[in-house]
Amino acid sequence: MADKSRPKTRKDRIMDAALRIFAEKGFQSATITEISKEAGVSEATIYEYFGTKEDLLFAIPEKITNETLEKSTKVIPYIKGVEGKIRAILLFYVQLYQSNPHYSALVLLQLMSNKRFRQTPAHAAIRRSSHGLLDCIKDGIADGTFKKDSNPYLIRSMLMGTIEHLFIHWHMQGMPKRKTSIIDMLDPFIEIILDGIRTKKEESGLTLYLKMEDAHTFGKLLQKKDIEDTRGHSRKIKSDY
Amino acid sequence: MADKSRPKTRKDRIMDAALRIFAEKGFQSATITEISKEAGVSEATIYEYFGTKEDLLFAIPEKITNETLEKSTKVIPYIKGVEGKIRAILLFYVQLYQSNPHYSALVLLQLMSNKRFRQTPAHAAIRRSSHGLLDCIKDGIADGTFKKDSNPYLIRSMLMGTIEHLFIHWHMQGMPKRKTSIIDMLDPFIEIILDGIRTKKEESGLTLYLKMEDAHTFGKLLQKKDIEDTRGHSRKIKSDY
Amino acid sequence: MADKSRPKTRKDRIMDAALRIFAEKGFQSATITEISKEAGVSEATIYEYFGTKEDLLFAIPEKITNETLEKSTKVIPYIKGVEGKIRAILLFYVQLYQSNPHYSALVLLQLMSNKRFRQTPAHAAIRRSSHGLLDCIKDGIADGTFKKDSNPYLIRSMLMGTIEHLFIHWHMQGMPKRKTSIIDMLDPFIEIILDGIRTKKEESGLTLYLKMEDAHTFGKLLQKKDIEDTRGHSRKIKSDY
Amino acid sequence: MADKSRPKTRKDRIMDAALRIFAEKGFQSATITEISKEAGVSEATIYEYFGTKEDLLFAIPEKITNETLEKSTKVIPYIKGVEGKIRAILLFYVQLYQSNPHYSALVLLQLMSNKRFRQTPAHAAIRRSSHGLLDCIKDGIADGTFKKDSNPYLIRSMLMGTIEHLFIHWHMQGMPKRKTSIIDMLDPFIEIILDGIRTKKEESGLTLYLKMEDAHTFGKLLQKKDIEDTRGHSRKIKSDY
DNA sequence: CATGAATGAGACTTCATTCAT
DNA sequence: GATGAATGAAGTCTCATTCAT
Repeated sequence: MADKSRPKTRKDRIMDAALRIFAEKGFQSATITEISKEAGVSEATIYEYFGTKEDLLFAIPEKITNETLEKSTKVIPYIKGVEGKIRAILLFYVQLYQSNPHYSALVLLQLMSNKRFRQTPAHAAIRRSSHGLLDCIKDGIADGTFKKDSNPYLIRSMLMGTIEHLFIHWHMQGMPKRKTSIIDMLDPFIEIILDGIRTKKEESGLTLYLKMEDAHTFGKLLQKKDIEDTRGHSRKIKSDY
Repeated sequence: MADKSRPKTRKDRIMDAALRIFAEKGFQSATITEISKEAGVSEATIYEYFGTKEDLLFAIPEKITNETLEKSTKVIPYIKGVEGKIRAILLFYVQLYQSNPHYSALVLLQLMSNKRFRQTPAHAAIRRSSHGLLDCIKDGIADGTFKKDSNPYLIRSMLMGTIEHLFIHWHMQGMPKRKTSIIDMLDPFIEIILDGIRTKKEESGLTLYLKMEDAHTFGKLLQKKDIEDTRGHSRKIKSDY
Repeated sequence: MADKSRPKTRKDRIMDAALRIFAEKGFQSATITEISKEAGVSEATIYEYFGTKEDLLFAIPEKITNETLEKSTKVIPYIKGVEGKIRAILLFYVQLYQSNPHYSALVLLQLMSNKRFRQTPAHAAIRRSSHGLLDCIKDGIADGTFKKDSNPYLIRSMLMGTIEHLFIHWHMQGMPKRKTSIIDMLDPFIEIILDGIRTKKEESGLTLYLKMEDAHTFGKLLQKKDIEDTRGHSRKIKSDY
Repeated sequence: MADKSRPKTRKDRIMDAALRIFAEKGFQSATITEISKEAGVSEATIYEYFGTKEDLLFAIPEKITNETLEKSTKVIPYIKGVEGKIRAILLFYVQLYQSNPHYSALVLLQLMSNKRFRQTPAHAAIRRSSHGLLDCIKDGIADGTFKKDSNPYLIRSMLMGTIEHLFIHWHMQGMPKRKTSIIDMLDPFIEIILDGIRTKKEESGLTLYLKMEDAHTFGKLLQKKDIEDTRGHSRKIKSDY
């Protein structure tokens, strides 16, 4: 609980400032001058730590992605069942995007369409994570959970595309506070897609959701916000999206 | 009537050049100088027609969107059935995005994350179109085609998000030619989603899909402005996406 | 006699200013800001005409060298005799260097030691001119005017090296006005060197000098300062060099 | 006495690195950072020893010039005859320039055109050395070895200018290995010039050249610093060399 | 002594935009 | 209407130099 964060290093201050400003104004419109003022350092100091404005840009997702993936790889193996894993991975994304809006704005609005970003270690990490999701889907097809004729790449695009779309629009509308946060939409939308590719007959119901004990493990591992239950609850939602 | 392909006007040449260059290099990296060279006019001429670089940017989707929507609004009313309408709308998007890659790159990679674009007539048109899709979904819920507890906003996000995701990735990978084009994924993915929200029991089945011959007709109709019906079909697709 | 030079073009004003400032402060210490002020144009205008600070640097000797060589190639062929030609070429250099001190400072003090300058058209012109001198020397060896065992490359280095040395020191001392200008040293020093490589016995005397009529032609062709006589006259010189 | 090759002092390491880098990239393009890395010290350490980048630049020739002149002043007095002395002095230059290309590049390409260098102790030493050469020439004129009407300043410029020219070009061409090194050109070129100013009649011939054994002695003396030989030296020389 | 860390000052360069012709 | 020419404004980046430790 104690604030173990000693006075932030200059480097961290720079990255924090840069994240905020890049996210708000875009990479090109952001200026090193502004970032340096926000970080309370001189412009030259920024170049001491990051050789280039673009290096600074790419350093931000690299740091965050690494931190996040580390957690993710520790947790996912403990989740039982293909669908649970899929839910867990998507939950990771949503939580990351939601808890760090500057980061999600940066990634979804700036970096997604940056070709050089794709040659970055940060993007490699993202690809790895995305590949993990794909593997879960393939496993589900292989073990008969999902229909044999499902296209796993398409499924993945549906899952990720929906999340990205939701966040992009949330950002573009100025991140309005809503009763129904995006995280609340996660289970309904996953359920729709999985329902569409499950080998029918079996009663979907609760067993398919991330189970109680899994969720518990999940929460502990994350050592963060409690995730008591990730079971689906598609309450009626009146979204002004 | 009049020859519709007379030597392009200066204004059109400018917009064509701008579309290509904005799409390829991004708005900020593109320069008026380069556009003027590509268009074969002087830089000053661009300012004759468009007050600002950003005005030029926004003029492009406005033109294309208007042209497209005009077609769309003529066609959709003739489609029978909620699902057919949904399919038709999405098919419009996919065809537009696929047939004009510069445009889809511009919209999906540049404009999507541009806040000022949202106050633009072009974006208003896009919103209208998007609203049409939402209305179809709501109609489907109201008339019992879809489950009562479906969240229409979420459904729309799934539909649009998937399409956008597929195109964004296609662009970011350099628009590779694939055996399975995105248009081939449309039916499978729509079916998965609709299947997940349909009030079951009723045999949805094949009749609801846009059939081969219908698709053909559809294509012709788009040209012709005469539209009869658009039922679907879902071919098996092995995508290497 | 009328001043045929209309108001100098911007480009010329820039080059004039740049020559003066580069010569005085050196390339690196000179700033575009200063040049632009001196030339009475904006900095951006300089980049309109010259893509780069270095491009501007190299454009200066290119222009001057071309102008000069043009004259030179028109005159030299009319000079009779190997020694006369040698004298004429060297006279060209000395006159150019003396009449345009900024240029000689630039070439001798800045460009001489600039490796990229050697890949420049201007330097190619200089090499051509230098090669012409070498050919004269070789001709002199071939026709028996000079000793068979003379090293023409060494001779050329002696001739050019002396001139360059004289001018470099003149510049480094702040270009003092002297009773004995460098041009006055030309004949004595040429005579010393030629005397050292001539096949002896023959009375050196006047015939070896650039002859009266040659000088006349020379002068007319140059259409410049009268060069009535370039005959050697090694007056006693008390130089404080 | 003391081991003269103990691990180099920091100061020496800095100067060595600086010499190499200044010579290769030029003063302005060289950076303190690069020099500090090459020397294996921190940038701040350089400022401990040298107040300024330019101070460091000027410290290098000062050191080398002092070392060299020390040797030179020990040797020259023992050379017999004006011409021998002249040869010896020039040989000093050529050997120094050739054996330490970084130094010659620095002096000939960087410092020669640096006005502040002229107010430096190092340059004073160079002037002194140059003055010694001038005195030899004047002595030769006074004692009838050279023609009365010779201009000693011009002669000196011819001698030094040729050497400098040869080295400058050698450097600018990337210091190619040649069968005929510059040192091999020394005698021929000196002979040409001296031949041009000698009071004729006397058979010049071989005796005037620095003889084989003299050259040998010369070389040894340079290494040994102990000079026994007291072979007759010529008439009074008014040389502060 | 030695240095890691920081920065002030300024350079080059780019580009959207204007305006007289 | 079309443009060649010019530029104001700003941005990224470099580097010699300083100073507390």
